[in-house]
Amino acid sequence: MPHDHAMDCPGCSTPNLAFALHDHGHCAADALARADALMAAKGVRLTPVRRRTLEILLEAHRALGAYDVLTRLAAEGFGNQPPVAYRALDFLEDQGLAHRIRRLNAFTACMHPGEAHAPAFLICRVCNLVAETPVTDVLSALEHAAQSRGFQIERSTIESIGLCPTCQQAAA
Amino acid sequence: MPHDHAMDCPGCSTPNLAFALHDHGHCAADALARADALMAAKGVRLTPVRRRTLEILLEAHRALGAYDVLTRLAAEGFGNQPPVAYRALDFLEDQGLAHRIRRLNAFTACMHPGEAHAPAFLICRVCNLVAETPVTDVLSALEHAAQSRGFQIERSTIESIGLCPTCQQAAA
DNA sequence: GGTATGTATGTAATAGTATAACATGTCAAT
DNA sequence: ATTGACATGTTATACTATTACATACATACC
Repeated sequence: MPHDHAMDCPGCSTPNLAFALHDHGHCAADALARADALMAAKGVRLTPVRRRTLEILLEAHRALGAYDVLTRLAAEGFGNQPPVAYRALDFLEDQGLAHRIRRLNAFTACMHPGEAHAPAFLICRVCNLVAETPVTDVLSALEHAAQSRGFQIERSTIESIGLCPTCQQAAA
Repeated sequence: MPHDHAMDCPGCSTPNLAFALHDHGHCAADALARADALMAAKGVRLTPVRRRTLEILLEAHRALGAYDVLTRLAAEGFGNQPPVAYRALDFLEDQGLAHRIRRLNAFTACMHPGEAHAPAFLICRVCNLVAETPVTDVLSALEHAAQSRGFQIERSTIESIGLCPTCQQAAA
């Protein structure tokens, strides 16, 4: 069943389709399978809580707060204290399987796991939907600016707030 | 008295000198005078709390949490409840006199007030010092990426974590 | 001067986000 | 089986931020 969501789906035949209607029922399953493979290759353990946390993010179609995730985990028999969610989310972020959206104090599944990528997030201030977009050139420009000051970048956060296409039309 | 700090000083003869030693005793005074002028020109009121808040940020030489600012304000007879600090800080941010560093949940005085600028922040993960660096080209690349997806950017947050020159040497 | 209006400040109460510290359990290698 | 490393569970608490409401101040107008 097609529906509106804010992220393109890894493995979908129509990538980069953020802010558009399309069917992605199989995306979550694909992404999980990919995550399994990636973690196995790294020799890192995608345990039940971690895997389920990723699945929750994939199913959400939007950024979720740590406590949202925690509620779902607790309902399924996992621990119900904050560290349970934060640890799983931190793990996923470290492994490049999820991203933290600082502006929203929220987390979202990574749409390009495994690829070396520098994610930027486009956040609609009206509907709160989040799109991950690749920005390699942005990163290289940033890298250049940092080097000229002798700063060594390890990781960057790029988040833009504004209006998604749908909400632009609604506003017009 | 020269000392180490993480921000270049508006009005200084040696701009862009983040992560370097230099004298900037007069910078805060200059910045305040500039803020007065800018706000007067806009017909906006830089009230005592707001002005003092800016001054506190300017004097700090580093990013301060809202509660750090609040403590200082309260010690000087201003209100001692969170909204006092948050309101002043939000005002300063709206007016382009200060920036919020989301990664640190902290605020810092803007080093280029009045100029149309797109700030990026370089945050040292060891000493926590923050440098504001201009990145116009980064912004245009980001703008381009957003446009291709029909997203209309209103404001962007760009923060990089890594090592400042001093801490790179210490690590080596 | 007095008064109306918008804006700014003060305060109380509470909501939301995140971490430290420690105990228990699980897995794999020896 | 024992060890050691890693993962999870739980308690408690720290930190960050907002809502709601009352009061005070400034400006413009009469």
